[in-house]
This record gives sequence, structure tokens and C-alpha cells, in this order.
Amino acid sequence: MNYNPQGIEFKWQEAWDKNQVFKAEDLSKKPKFYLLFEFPYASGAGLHVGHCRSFIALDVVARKKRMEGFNVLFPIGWDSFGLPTENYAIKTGIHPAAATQQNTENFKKQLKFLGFSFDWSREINTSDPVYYKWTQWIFVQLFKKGLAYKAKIPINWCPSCKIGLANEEVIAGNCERCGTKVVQKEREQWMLKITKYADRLLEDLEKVDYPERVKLAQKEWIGKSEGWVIKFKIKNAKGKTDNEVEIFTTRIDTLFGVTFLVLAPEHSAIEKLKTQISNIKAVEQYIGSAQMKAAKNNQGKDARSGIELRGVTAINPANNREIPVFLADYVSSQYGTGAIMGVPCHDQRDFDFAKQKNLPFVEVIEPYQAHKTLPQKAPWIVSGGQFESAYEGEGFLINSERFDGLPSFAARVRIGEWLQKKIGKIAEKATYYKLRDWIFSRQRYWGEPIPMVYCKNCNWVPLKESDLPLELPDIKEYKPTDEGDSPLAKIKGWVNAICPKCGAVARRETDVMPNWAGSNWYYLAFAFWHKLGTQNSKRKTQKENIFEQYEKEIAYWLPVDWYNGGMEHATLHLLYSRFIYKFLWDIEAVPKLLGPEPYKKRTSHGIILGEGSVKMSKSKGNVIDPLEIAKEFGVDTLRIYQMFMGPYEQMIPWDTKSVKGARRFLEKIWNVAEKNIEHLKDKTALSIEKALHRTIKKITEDIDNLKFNTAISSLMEFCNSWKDSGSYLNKKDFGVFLKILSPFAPHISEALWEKAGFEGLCAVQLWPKYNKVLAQPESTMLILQVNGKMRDKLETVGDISEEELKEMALAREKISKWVRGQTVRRVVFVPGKLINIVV
RNA sequence: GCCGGAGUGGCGGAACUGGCAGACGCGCACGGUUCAGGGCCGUGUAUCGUAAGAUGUGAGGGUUCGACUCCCUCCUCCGGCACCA
Repeated sequence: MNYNPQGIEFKWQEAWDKNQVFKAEDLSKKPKFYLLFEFPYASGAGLHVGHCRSFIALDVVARKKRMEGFNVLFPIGWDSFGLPTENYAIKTGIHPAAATQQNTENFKKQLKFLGFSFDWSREINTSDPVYYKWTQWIFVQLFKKGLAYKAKIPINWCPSCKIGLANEEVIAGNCERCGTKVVQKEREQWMLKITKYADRLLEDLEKVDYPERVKLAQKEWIGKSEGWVIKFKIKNAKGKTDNEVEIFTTRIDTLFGVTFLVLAPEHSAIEKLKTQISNIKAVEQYIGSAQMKAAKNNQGKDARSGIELRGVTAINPANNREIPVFLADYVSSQYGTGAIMGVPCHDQRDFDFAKQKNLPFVEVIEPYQAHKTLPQKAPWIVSGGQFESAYEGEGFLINSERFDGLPSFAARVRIGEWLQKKIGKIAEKATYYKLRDWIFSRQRYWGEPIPMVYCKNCNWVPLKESDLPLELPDIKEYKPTDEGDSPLAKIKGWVNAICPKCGAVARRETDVMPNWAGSNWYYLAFAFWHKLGTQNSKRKTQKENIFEQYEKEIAYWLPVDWYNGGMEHATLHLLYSRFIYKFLWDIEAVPKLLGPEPYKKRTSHGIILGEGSVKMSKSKGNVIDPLEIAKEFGVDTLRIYQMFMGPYEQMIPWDTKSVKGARRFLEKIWNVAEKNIEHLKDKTALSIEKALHRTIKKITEDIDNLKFNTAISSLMEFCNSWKDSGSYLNKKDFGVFLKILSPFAPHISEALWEKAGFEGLCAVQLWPKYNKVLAQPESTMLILQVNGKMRDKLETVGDISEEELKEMALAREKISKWVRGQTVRRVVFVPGKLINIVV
């Protein structure tokens, strides 16, 4: 009988299903293993090969871990709120809920077809009111703890999507989703104080096993810098110094090199100084144009613009020198104090600005290497002409009065302390972050309603927890209003509400949560979701909240042992969900005995490119449908191919021709196995038994290390030698082979398992252990080199002394040929490896 | 610009801790199969050379008996951040 995957695969999927092989067992005494991948957004396009790559990889791990005796939780769910579905609704008039249901069903059908070993009983769906009740509950807790607040802020506005975007969603000034240029717009928004967790999000990265590139991306994004805030007095034309400006610097060691001050165009000091600035008209004009530029998002690095505030000067507290004050758009009002000290010699941005404005330069750091003697007299003003660029490195201080000769790293401490103690409170240590608070409002329809009401008497009031979920109303028109408000704003019955606190007439929030909200806690939901009914959306928990109710399950399953997801979420979902987890841990919704991190280990799969290493996209018409591949070649072939195609974490092009190779491999297995089944009573030949044990070892190790491609190549090698040897595996060894094959190709393994007359399912067998002696390399071949070049090999048997081996090597014809007529200078001997004769 | 990662046959890639470079697969070539094609099976397949042999892991240099692997300089590609003071 020929290998016919279409004829067997469904049968075994049903058998797994019937026997509930993949059901995770709560509170089991077995060691638990929680495997998670980022649950898919159920788009209309259906499953793509990128999904498959990570699902298959984790499915391989899940199947192996189960066989190793772990109680594996490998769940699946749907991230179903979001823009694509809503845009689809706007276009077609189909309700997002209906579209979502259809898409979800399609995904589900596809995943079932591919035979993944999910525990389907815990399936979640973020747009299900039973689920988003708790997403809303979390929001209310954040509000109660002062971590959710409403603020009028300039936001990144996408004019095409008509939506506000978080900083993380703006890519190079463009909307992440549609690519339209993002503009700035003032809006009232719900904000989450993720900045309060900045330090912990940073420090706790030490506690987790993430790829270095992911940790770095998060570190960069949080962007912690420690430095000093220094007050500079502002002197007006009349000589009065009743104003001051605070600047932030990480290089207080360059304080004596300050030759000007720069404020951001939006800086509040301008309002105060208004009457003292002689060129105020020009300054205001500049502020206007700077805002225009900011709105267009085209601040260029090359064109350094700025304007001097005439009539006022600043005084450097270190040396009391008067320096000019500028306004320039290269200084951001959003970071630090919105003002900086200009050190042209030691900061490239200040350097460029000073060159353009013809400002003085003074060198205060001399590179260590260049340092010879201390300069006798410090020339304060030096023309910029002699410098080509700023020196931003470390060195010895010069031109810095009493600090001359100090290394810059030491000066950073000494100058700060000196300012603080000797001159009074004009300097303070300060830490700033690039991370901003998280904009949590979207002026849209298809998201979790924000359960807040605005009351004139009581300000913003959350709904009572017992009134959750606040369900999304059914509407007909999904377009946002022209002012950019949510379509919910058009519904009177929605907007009009009663204050939960005082009962007065109030106004309901019309914004909804961003698409990241549901995924903030879904890894917790999987721990207990099968225990909840999904029918009754008003269902009450016995305990105060669902997390308390299922505390034991959460404590048992969390943290996630292995979390796989895309690189694109390194600073989005992965950071957000760490933040929310920490918050839930702080309020003890998550048991304290768990650590402060939700995910122990994180991996990222490389994306799959189209043939010829171009991006896979609809417009290019090179999208591969994994279902088509599975239907044509079989599910196991798809799995083997996707795992074999290349290193898991690396980007890799699809190659349909190579899929055939995977199919051929399975056919080879089928044919060899069928023949072998007739000889199960034979004795396994030693050489093939050894090969088998080497393969067990290799596969066991490779799966744990994400090296699926080499695991499969070792299976291929084994099959080749099995086939070429013409010998057979006995029944036990044949079973061992099927077991190590089964994580990769579970269907064919089951079919052969049954054919060979084994009891039960292959999927529930114990993972084989290899015999250390048998797993050793075949034979010890000594490599014989002359001058580092391989000339011959020597097969060794038993114990032979070093001297004897050297003699034997020199006696070989192929070696003596190269040594003859020359003096042997040295013989290098590496036991078990090689002999190198140097002549 | 800064920070990561990577450069190996026609292609995807393999190589433990410095010790046989190119495993495994694709493709290709030739041969076989009562063989139209396809499929399947066998053999071969880094480059130059009839061969002996020489050369060869982005380029150049270094350390070493020995370098894809370690060190220095440079180039290219990919990813992240990007006026963050």
C-alpha cells in the first residue's frame, strides 16, 4: 500500500479528539508546561504560512513535552477586536461581530484540518462579552489606582484611519497600518501610566529568558537615562535674575563647555519671559512655523533651525558666564525638562547648531590618548572653525577650573555634588525615560467600550463592577464622525447615562480600547477558561472577581514557560502585557507567590518570504496558502517542510519545489517501514541500533534548542542508513523510531504504530531515552595532517599509546610521501581527533 | 548616525569547545526502469585541472601546529531605534 496521507490523517485526528489526548489537566501532580503562541487575529484572509511556522514549531514541542511526562497546556484563542474587521464593516456593511464569527470559524476549521494538539476546551475570544467583562474590570482597577487618567494631549493622528495612535504604532512618522503620514492633533484621551512601571519593566528583563534582540528593543524603547537637572538663572536687559530655566543633561562633566541654552519651541518659560524678549514677534512667528513643521512631521536633522531670545541671557552656575538663549525645534518639549545646555564641542547636535548660528566653542574634554599636559591657561572662546566634529567620548577635563585633569566619569559625580552642596539647590540628580504613557483610547467602534461615565459633579466615574460587562451596542453605521469621534458618539441612548455615584445625568465615554487590550491578560484566562460557561454573559463569579475565583489554577499554570511571538510585538504587546501583568500582580489579582513576570522564555519565529526572497503579499500574488499545501501533499508534509526549511528564528524564503522533498522523505519512511513491519521479529543490527540512539539524542536536544531543521536532517540521515543497510529494526526499536518521528509527523507515526500492531496511540507513549554508549560516534577516525592539511585517516581500535599512533601515522604511505626529505619539527597529538605532523 | 544579527556551492542551509568545510534537502547532469511525459531507482554534483594536485567559508591583515569558528581594519545585507540632551 502506498503512502496516502489524505486517507489517514483525518482518522488519527479523530482518534486524538475522542481520547482527549491533548487536554491539559488542572492542578495535576505531573510537572506542568505552559506553551503559548500569540493568539491569532482572525482576519478574513485565513491562516497563512507564517502562522503555521510558529504553530507547528510549538506543536512539536508540545507533543514531545507530553511524551516526556509533562502536563502540557497548549491553548488557542482569538484576538478578535480590531481595525481590519471594522474597516471591512465600513466597506461592506457587514457587522464586525458577524464577520468575526465567520473568520473565527474559518480559522478554526483550518487549524482542525492541520491537526494541532491544542486543548480546544479553553478557547477564548476577546470580543466575547464574557471575556471583555474582565478586560473592562482591569481598566476600572487601573483607574481606581490612579493609573488610568484622561488627558488632553497632542496625539498622533492618522487622517486616513481617523484614529489616534500610540507612539509605538507610528513607524517613521507614518501610520503603522495604512502608511499615511501621521499628524498631531489635540484630543482628550485615556492614558495608562506605564511610565510608572518603567524601572521595573527594565530591571525585570534580567529575570527572563528572552532573545537578546528582544531585550534590547525593550531597553531602547524604555530609554532610561540618568543625569542631572540644573537651574540656569535668566537675566533680563535690566540685569534682573528673577527667572530661571531647568535643563536636563547626562553630561554634567561638560558644564564648563556650555556656550548657549536651547529651549523647545513649546517651552512654558517663553510665556513668562514674553515682556523681556525684544524680538518677541519673530520668536512667536518661529514658534508657529515650528508647530507647522511638527504637525507635518518633517523635522529634518540637517536643517538646524532656531531663533535667539534677544534681551535675555542665561547664567552658567558653574562659572557665572552669561550665555545666549535660543529656541530651536531640535529640542523636544516631550522629553526631559524641554530645555538643554548647548555644548558644541562635545555634542554633535549642539555642534551643528553652533556652527550654523556662529556661536562660540570651548573644549572641555580631551580624549585620554591625546592628553599630554594640562593647558596652562584656558582660552574660553574658541572659534568653531578649528573643529570638524564634536568629541562625545570620555577623557580628561580641561578648561574647567578646579576640575581640570579629572577623568570625565569622575567629574560627572564631582561637579554634580559641588553644584548641589557649595552653591545651593541648583542641581539635582534626575532620571528620564523615552517611554511615554500609553494612549488607551480609540475613537472607534469595534473594541471594548471603556466603562467610564463623565458626571459634572463627580468628574470621571467608573461603572460599578457588578454592572460589567458594558456591552457594545448594535449599530448600523460604523464610520467615525468627521470630528474623529467614535460612531458610538452618534447614539444618544449610548451617550446619555446616569452617574453611578450621585445619580445625576451624565455622559458616557464613547471611545473604545485599543486592539492591545484583550491580549493584556489572555495568558491568564487560559488557566481556567474551560471552567466558565460562555452562554450567559452576565454570569457572576462566587468570589469577588474571576482572578480570585480561579486563583489556584492561575497559580498552577503561570508563568508561561515558553512564549512564542513575532518580533513586531517586542515593544507593543510584549511590553504592554508585561505591564498589565505586573499591575495585576501588585493588586494581587495574580497570586503573589508567582513572580513579577508572566513569561519565562520568549522566542520569535523568522518571517516567511515568498519565492525569490521577496515579501509575501497579496498584491504580489505570491501568497502561499498552507491549506492548499496540506491538501495536496498532506499535513505531515507541510509540517516536515516548514520545520526543515531553515533555522526557526531566521527569515526564510518559501520554496514549493522543496516541499516535494519533505513528501519524498515521508514516502521513503512509509516504504521502509512497511517492509520492516514484516521483520519485526528480526534482531536490530548493531550499526543501525547505534544510529538510532544517536538520532534519539540529537532530536531530544534539538527540539529543546529550537533546531528543528537539524533534527529533521538527522531523521533523514537515519532513514537513509536504515534503508541502505537493508537490515531491520525489531519491534521495540521500530516503536522508538515512530516515537521520535511523531512530534514532527504525528499522523504517519500513528498509522504505522497501528500497522505494526502496537497498542494505544503513539501520541501518548513515553519519550525514548538514548543509551549513552550506543549513542557514541560510530568509530574513532584519527585525522592525519601534515602542516595542518588533511592527508590521510587512520582507523583506531582499542587502546593504543600516543607514541605507537605517531609511529603508525608516519608509516602510512600517504603521510611519508609528504614528510620524506624533510625534518619533522613537531608532532601535535589530539587524543581521539588527529595527529598533525609539522615539517 | 547609534545598537543588534548575518555574509559558506546554482538554491535553502550544516559544521560540537579552534581539529575531515559543504551534512541533509532542493535543483541540475548522466544512466536505469518494456521508459510518451511525469514518477520512481542509481550515480555524480564547490572551483581550476586529463591527472597528481592546487585553491576555497564577504575583502584584507593577525594569532595558532591548525581558523567558517578567536583578534584587528574594512565592505555588504537584514532588523531595531532615531534630534531623547
